[in-house]
Amino acid sequence: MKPSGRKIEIITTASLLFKEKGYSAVTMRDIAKAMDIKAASLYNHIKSKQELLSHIIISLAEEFTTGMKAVINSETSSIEKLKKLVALHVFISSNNTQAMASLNNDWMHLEAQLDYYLQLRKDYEENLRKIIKDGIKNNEIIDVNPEVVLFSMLSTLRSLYVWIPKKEDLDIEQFTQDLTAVLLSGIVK
Amino acid sequence: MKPSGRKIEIITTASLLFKEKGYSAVTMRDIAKAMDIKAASLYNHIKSKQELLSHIIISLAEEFTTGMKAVINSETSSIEKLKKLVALHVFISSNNTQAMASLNNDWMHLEAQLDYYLQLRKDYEENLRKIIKDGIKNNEIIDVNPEVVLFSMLSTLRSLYVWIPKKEDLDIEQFTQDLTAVLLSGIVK
DNA sequence: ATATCTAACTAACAAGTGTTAGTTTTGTAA
DNA sequence: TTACAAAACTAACACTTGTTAGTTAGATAT
Repeated sequence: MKPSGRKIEIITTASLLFKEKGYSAVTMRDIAKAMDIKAASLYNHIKSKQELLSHIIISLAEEFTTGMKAVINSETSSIEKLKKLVALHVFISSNNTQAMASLNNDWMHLEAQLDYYLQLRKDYEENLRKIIKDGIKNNEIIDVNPEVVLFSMLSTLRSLYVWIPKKEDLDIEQFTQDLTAVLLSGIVK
Repeated sequence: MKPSGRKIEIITTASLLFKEKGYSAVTMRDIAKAMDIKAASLYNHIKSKQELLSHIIISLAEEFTTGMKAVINSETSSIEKLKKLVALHVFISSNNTQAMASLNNDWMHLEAQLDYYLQLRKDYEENLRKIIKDGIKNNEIIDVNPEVVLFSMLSTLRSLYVWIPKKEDLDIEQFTQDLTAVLLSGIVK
């Protein structure tokens, strides 16, 4: 069920504020003030503050899950899969820079949906881990601790939302290419 | 001025809770309860909640600044400097996993010290940027957008605090080696 | 014009917030 | 044992929090 109209505006405003100060530090009055209305008016459109966080995080997490499924089902090499994942992260992150902040920093404040989120996250990591391990077996990837590769890649991909908006007029295409090169081929000449 | 005795215990407890829920979601009563005392008792030792955050973040940021200065003043190649920085981050992060969380996620809640923190952070990034640019000029590093290299390295190094404690009986020495290899030489065979 | 719907409003609530003041307990040294 | 400092306590404060109840203004449809 897609929320529509005013509700979307509230969610958008909330994401923006959540990114700047974090979920807990943002009050309903903050959100209302940013929209030039009173806090109580928000409740004509939403159920609770918690619902805002849930919607922001879960819909984004599901987008990643969908993307991962597509990558896994694509019949290509491990390296090619990793390249697709880099592109996936750049794409989603550049289109959801605010929501990505909540996904990364405020997930622990989920209540009813916390377990579901953790499951999605665990599955995502497990899938990426398998791609990396397969790559090592296939001799596509150097024989280093797969956990280190997993950690390094995910850390960078998860931070994209911070950097992308800082670079004005960023050429997404070029950026994806450069990032892929750095992540996969390293930087040493 | 190093705080001593009970104050250190409070700071330690606070870091732990700040890591789990973030600064704003942790109350003075939470901290007190974790120490089996009442919230008011905390004020025999500290000035304010804000002081806790300041101390945690600033002392850590200054540690990074000191480390960076040492690296810059060491007369070695750019690649060697990057290797030293990886080791620096692993070292500091593994010894301050809780405080690192505040440094990364709660710095925006600094008040009086916010500008000072931002300056330290900016200087640190600027120094790392220069090392990378020099490496490209020297032909030690491939000719790719230095911003991408900077972003990728820093993202990984800043996330160390999350991963290090998740791996029990982690061989720090080996981990540093593996991470350096992945970050600098890439993963493609 | 009347009714309906949407979305704003005012007012208030119970609970929780950081912090202060003043007091009592506890451990140590004289 | 007495004196003193450290560190706990109780009680309370002023303010902020998310949220509810009930009401009103403005647009649209009959």
